[in-house]
Amino acid sequence: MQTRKEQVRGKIVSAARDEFLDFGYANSSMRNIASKSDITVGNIYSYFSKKDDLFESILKGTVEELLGLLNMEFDDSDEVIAQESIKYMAHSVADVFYRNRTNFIILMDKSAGSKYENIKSQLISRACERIISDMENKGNKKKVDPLIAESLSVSLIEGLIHLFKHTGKDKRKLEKLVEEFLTVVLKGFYQ
Amino acid sequence: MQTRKEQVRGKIVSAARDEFLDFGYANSSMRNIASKSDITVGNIYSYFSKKDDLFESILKGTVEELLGLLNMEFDDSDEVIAQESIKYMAHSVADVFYRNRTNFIILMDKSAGSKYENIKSQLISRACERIISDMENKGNKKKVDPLIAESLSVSLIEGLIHLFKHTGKDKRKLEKLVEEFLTVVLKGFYQ
Amino acid sequence: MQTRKEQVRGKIVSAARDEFLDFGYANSSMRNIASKSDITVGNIYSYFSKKDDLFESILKGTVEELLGLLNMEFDDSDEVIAQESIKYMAHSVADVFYRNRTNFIILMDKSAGSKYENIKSQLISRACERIISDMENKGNKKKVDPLIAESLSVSLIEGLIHLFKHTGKDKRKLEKLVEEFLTVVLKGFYQ
Amino acid sequence: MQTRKEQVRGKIVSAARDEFLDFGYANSSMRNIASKSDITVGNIYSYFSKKDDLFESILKGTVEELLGLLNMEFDDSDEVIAQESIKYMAHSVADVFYRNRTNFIILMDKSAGSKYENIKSQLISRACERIISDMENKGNKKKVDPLIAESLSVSLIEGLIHLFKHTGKDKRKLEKLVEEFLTVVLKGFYQ
DNA sequence: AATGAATGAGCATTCATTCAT
DNA sequence: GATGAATGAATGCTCATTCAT
Repeated sequence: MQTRKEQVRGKIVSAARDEFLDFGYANSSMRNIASKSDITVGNIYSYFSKKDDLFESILKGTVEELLGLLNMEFDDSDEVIAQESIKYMAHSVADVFYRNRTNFIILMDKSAGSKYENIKSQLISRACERIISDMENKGNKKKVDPLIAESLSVSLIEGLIHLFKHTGKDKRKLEKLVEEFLTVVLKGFYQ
Repeated sequence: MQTRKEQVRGKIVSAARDEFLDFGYANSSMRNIASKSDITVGNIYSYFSKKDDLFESILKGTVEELLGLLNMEFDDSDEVIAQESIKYMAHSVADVFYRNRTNFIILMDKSAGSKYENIKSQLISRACERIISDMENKGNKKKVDPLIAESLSVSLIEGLIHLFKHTGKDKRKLEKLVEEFLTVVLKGFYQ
Repeated sequence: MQTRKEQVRGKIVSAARDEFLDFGYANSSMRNIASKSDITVGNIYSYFSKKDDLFESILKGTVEELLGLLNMEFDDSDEVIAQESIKYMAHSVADVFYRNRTNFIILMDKSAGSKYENIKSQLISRACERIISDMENKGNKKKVDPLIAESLSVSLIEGLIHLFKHTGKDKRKLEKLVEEFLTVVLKGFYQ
Repeated sequence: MQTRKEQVRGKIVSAARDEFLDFGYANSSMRNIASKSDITVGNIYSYFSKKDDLFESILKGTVEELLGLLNMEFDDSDEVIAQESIKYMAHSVADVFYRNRTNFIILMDKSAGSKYENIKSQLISRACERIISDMENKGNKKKVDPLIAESLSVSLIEGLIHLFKHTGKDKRKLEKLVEEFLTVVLKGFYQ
């Protein structure tokens, strides 16, 4: 059974999510969220102490999952088929995404001005580290230019995000597309 | 010879470019632009009718070049080595970028809230069309999923933008890096 | 035996006293008082009808004692050694203070914005009346300027308050210091 | 000739002074100041960057004069008739007051919450130092209890402030009253 | 053309008080 | 009696835009 409090909280969160998704954190307005949710401005503040806190409350779980991913240990054993680790990472991200659709999009594209505005760069940095170490393990003679590695990471992550944003709720399909996307992209990286 | 009017306009434009680059369109302030350029707020409005108009005036040229690129006819003759056309497009974009460094970055990453906030998507759409038609010309039996094609375009464009943003003014180096980046990325696409 | 009601009332009053002492009437917040006392905001309002009423309830006793002092008849008989009456008054104030430490300080220095914000002036006025009548009884030829008399009262009262505020709970010491302070101050007045 | 700007600034300052005097810094409202002065809120902010800045702008001069007084070197030569130095200090304060009537009152009694809220204590501390050193120079056998010295300083300063607050614009009269007040008060201190 | 004061709506946040539960 | 969510007005402050000079 849902208490009244949970209902109201839910209405606020849902209106806020819409607002953040539409305008981004910085340009979202508490007044707007209030009127979208039919909750008075003052009352929102009895659920969330600041705009910042509202944002954080909505995204905290998703952020934690993502940070978990970033800190995950990968197995660099010499037998590894290089691209596997990135593939694995991408699938993990896909999984986080699948369970946090809107939140994920807000985090990636609408968090400017908030405390989470650097999450995407962190994701990209992590992907970059993997790409560099994988390429070196692969026994590449010449070092990869770090800027190239970075750009490839951006490619990878931004491509995935786009894929996520435009896939429906069909998990099978999402997985198939991610696989397909990665096959194409990683072929270039590691061949 | 430069008229007074042109001088003033130039100072405004240059200050505004800095401001837009630093804070993005939405969070840039006319007051700031005024004080950076030593032109009074009121006077800025006798050169540009709105913040939006100032933004447009600065970026119009670059936008036109980019839209030109987008509308360019490519030669789809059957002999073409497929990826050449995208490679060519990327080089064209690199060229626009090289001659419009700051404007390009503003357009791609700092235009949220302005009338040009969709330029990047247009670029991506166009790249997507090319990818699809190239792949089909290549005689691929099975159709490419359009969403995959889109994501690949995003990859391509975002990766390139990152590369642009972090390269200095050395044109040779820029060209070399773009080549290298494209080689890696397109290998996967067309192999 | 203390009823539940009295217990709750007591907790509110005690928390409120702290809050008023720390921030003054105007800047004290009912929310703060509620959380300090572990009584809900709403419930405070079922004991006290308004912030003002809470303030009044806490300070009423002290105020009455003080007003009692103010209305006290002094014996102006011609034999009186003039300064004795003020000395007596000061000791009475000291006594009220000793039994109402915190309340007294709140009344004197933290009541701005409340209905009691004028208590200090009343105290001062009363001291002033005494000073004037004492001086006249003393057979001074020339009348004392009323403004001088007022300022001397302010001196007297403010000095005492400062003394009170910075003396601990040692009654002996308090009395000694009040005596000492009065000796110095009244010497000038009546010599 | 007074420019328009000066006029408006004057209107703001004058309304603000009234507001600060009536409600104190913390409880004064920019909206109130705006409507009292018939200047829109936004426009006030084109003259003064913050409430704090408005307050400071109004009081700066007076504060500087007072701080000057506080840092003044006094001549402690052995021939000095002890009380002269305090007398001198009081006259200096009276002079500052005479030229800064309302500002002085605001500083002393209405500055809670502002950056100047400690000015009165500084004045009192300074007076206290003088009293202690004067009394010691006087060859008093037993040390003065510092709390007594402090309370006497409070007496002195608060009494003076009251005198100032209630004297009109007649400088002669003010001087005469200050003299008279000091004679009475200091007689006790130094006799 | 140039100035920058003026406007008015908007922003996040706080608070005494009320009231349905 | 007790709860704490709900209200609505208030707070300091910002900003694109206008307009008298």
